Formats: sequence, structure tokens, C-alpha cells
Amino acid sequence: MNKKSGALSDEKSGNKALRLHGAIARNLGRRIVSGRYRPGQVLEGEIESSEQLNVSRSAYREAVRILAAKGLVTSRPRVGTRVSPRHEWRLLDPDVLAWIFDGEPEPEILQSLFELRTLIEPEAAALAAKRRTQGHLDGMRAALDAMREHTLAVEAGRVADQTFHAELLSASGNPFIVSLTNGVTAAVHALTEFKQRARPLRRDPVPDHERVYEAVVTKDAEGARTAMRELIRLALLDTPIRRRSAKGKKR
Amino acid sequence: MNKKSGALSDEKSGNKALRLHGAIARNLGRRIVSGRYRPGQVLEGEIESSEQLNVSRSAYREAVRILAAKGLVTSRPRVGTRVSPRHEWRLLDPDVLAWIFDGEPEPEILQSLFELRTLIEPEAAALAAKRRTQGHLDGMRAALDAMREHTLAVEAGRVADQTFHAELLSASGNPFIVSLTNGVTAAVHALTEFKQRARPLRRDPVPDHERVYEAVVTKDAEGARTAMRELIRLALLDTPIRRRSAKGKKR
DNA sequence: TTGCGCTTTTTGTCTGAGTTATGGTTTCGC
DNA sequence: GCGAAACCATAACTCAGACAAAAAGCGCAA
Repeated sequence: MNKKSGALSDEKSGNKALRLHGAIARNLGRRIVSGRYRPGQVLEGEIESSEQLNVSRSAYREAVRILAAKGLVTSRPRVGTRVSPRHEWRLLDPDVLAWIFDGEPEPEILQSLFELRTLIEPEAAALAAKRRTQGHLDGMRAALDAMREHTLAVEAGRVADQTFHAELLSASGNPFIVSLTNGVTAAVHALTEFKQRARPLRRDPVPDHERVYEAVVTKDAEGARTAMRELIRLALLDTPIRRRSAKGKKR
Repeated sequence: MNKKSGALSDEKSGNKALRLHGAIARNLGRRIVSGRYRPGQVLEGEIESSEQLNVSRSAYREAVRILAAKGLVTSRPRVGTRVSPRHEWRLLDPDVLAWIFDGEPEPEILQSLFELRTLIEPEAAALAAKRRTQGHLDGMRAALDAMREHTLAVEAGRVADQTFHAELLSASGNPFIVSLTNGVTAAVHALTEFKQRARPLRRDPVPDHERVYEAVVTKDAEGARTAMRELIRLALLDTPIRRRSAKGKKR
């Protein structure tokens, strides 16, 4: 009976060298954020679940602890483990965000994410312009050069893009902004990959970034804010928002 | 031998009806965010740790999973469990934030948090003014009345304050903003309690909130933004930023 | 009706064993 | 002497099965 079978579908559904508990958490997490398990619903008991998955109860329990730590579920004796209401989910947790983007994120979600970026990143850039050190500038410069060299068509280029944003936000000197944007940039990275696959290279993104960089170099807060706002606006334009507006009563 | 002794100091350090694993996670988490365990440092092994705490290995492991889910630690075979660099921490996770505020948060942390609020909440209020429904207005109105009745001196009043903000942000229609601010308001709630204990009732906060509410009612986005900005500014003034200020190096 | 206590279900905790990943070391080949 | 491949020791990881505790729901009695 212990067939070692891939009851967890280890291979087909993402692969990040996760441990067993991590894989279980990811699978369950994806099902929750995708709506396959809905808020209020109680999962079946630990024994049933772990048997179905052919894993030990402890591995399953650790997975549930992970989900609970991210606000996706709560569990209590006698009632079981139930999916939490959406407003309790840690939507900006990098893992949760990744699980959302692994599926088919609803257009409104994408919209909301860009809306948040529009609020945060221009202001963060303005702060960065005021507080950046030479080290930050060096890091941004290097990332920018790497971006130009590789382009977003290859992984190296996308990593450089990420690095640029990370360095910029780190220069803002606000740890909360850094933490916040970590997850967002990761999601955007995944999105860029997808975007790139759909229709490659519409416009060279380097000049946009260059403008932000220049403003930060000259400590021009207002310029950095404006440049970043423009950068995000263009990025949104390049993002394929699937099926739009048509009545959109998705839920 | 199983003395059931309070090796975890269940009583003295916070009490929220947590399970054993939750209590362990909280204790370790506090030690990490407070700097008592520093990034890069490896904790001692599962067996040693669980023995020291007089808990089973599974309970300890589940605690570590929680911390790992919040980005505070990572663990791998042969190396052990080590504290992650700060930029990987989920600083906006409500639990992490609570752990930070349970200790003696550094003034810069407080400053950074208010800086983030200053970026987010005015814009969120502006969005809310445009998107709010009658239901949101009703909720805000009720919270406002409760706030006036109870004042921030009692728990009921502080809860009403929280409810007001939660309702307002929910009206923004952006789930990420809601998620983001959940943790922040919780932290601020804790802070308000502390603040209240230090020096009670400096100024009636209801008028500030009333102005925001009025702007949202009349769908005046710009007015809501301004009123909220002012509200946060006043809240910051009322917040006891310990030591500092001499020299006015506010950053 | 209402409150108290019992029952039963489900998660929580414990113990102890075997498994697997992996950093460090050693050996082998050149 | 030096680099790569095999080895080894050590940690987390996974498993199994038992017992403990919490709590929702029910029944009983005042």
C-alpha cells in the first residue's frame, strides 16, 4: 500500500525542492486561494486527509500549521480545520501571492495589485532619492547594466529587473516597504515571465528604469516619484489583463 | 519528570489561549524580532530545544514551521534551523508585528510604520470615498458613534476605532490594502493601549474621524485624503516616541 | 426556559523509531 | 600538488501509534 506513489503530484505542480510538509501546504494553499476550497468550509480530518495523501499525520499537521500561519485556515478541536474568510489571508505573503499567481488570478486581483504598486512604489522611490547611499546607487547601476545586456526575454534579465527594484526599495530605508514589496516583486517577476511568453518584448523597459535611476542619483525626489509612476503605468499597459470588464460578475 | 512546569512561561508572557506550538512559536518569534537571536545564528537542534522546553519534538517542530512560514527562520538537514536575514521577515504579518510591539520596538520602527501609514491610508481613504457602498457608511457611522460613547480609554472604544479603520479600508475595494492594513491596525491598537496607559486622553479623536467620514459620505476623494493625512499626523503626535527628538533628528 | 454536566469528536501532544538530504572530509585520478 | 568524485556524519524529515485535552452539542434537571 505504501506505494510511494506521487499522490501529492510532486512533479506536475510546481517544483521548488520543497519538503513534504511544504509540498502539502502548497497544494492545499493553491486550492484555497483558487477558490476550490471556500471560506467557511471545513477540511476533512487529519487522519482522513493524511491517509488520502499517503503521508503521515505529522507531515500533514505541519502543512496545516503553515497555512494557519499565513491566515488561510484555523483549526480547533472538535470543529476541525476550516478555511478562514478572505480578509484574514496574508495576501502579501510571498508564498500566498505565488500560489495565487500559479493559478489563474482574476483580473481584478491583478488590477488591485497594480493599484497598490501605484500607491507605494512612487513614494518609495521619492524616499529612496532622499536617502540612498552610494552602495545603493552601485547596486542599481549594476542591475541596470545587466538588464540592458540580457533583456527581459531571459531569466538573467528578469532577475536583474527584480534586483533593481529591490535595491531601490531598500534605499527607501523603510523596512516595512522592503518587506511589503518583496512579495509583490516576486509576483510581478512571475507575471513578467508569463507576459514575456505571451507576446515578447513590446518595448525596451531600460529607459524607464534609467529615468528613475537618474532622479535617484541627483536626489530629485519629485522626479523619482514621477518617473516611477510612469514606469508602473507602462508596465501595466504591457500586462495582459485577460478578458475584461464584460459584466465581470465573477463572484 | 513530566512536571508540567511552566518552562514556556505561559503565563507571564502574553496569553491568547494559544496552543503549545503557538506559544513556542511566539516565544521564539519574540526572541528573534527583539534581536536576542540574530540573523545567521543557528538555533540548537530539535532534540536539545524540545528537551530544554520540556515539550515534544513534534510540538517544537510545528512551532518552527510557523516561524518558517513567516520568514523568520529556515531549516535544512545537516545545517539546522537558522534565523533568516531581516529582509526576508514578513514584517507586516500581524503576528510578527505583534511580537515586535510586545517588546520594546525601536523608535525607528515606529517611525517607519507611521511613514507607511502616511503613504497608504490617505490614498486608501480617497479610493474609499469613490467606491464606498451604503453598507460601509453604516458600519463607519456605527463605529464612530461607539467611539464617541466609549472613548479610547476603554477597550470597547479602541475596538470601535479599529472597526472604523477596517470598514474604511474595506471600502477601498482593494483586498491587498485590506490585508496590508489588518496587521498595521492591530499593531496600532496595541500601541494605542500603551499610549493610553502612559498619558490618557490628550485630545478627542472623534472629530478627526468625523471629518474623514464626512468626506467619504460626500464622495470627496481629495477631502478624504487630506482628512486622513491629518488624522495620522495627529495620531503620530500623540504617540510616545521614546527617547529621541533631542536634536530633532527625526530622520 | 435555562443552566449545568456528560458525551463524543477532533485536534493537540507525546514517544521513539527509521529515512533522507547535505556540508565536510577523504580519497582517488591526473 | 590539485581537482573531482566517493564517503560519512549530522542534522532535519518522515513515519507510526498511543494518549490527552478542548469544546460543540445534547440531555437532564431545577
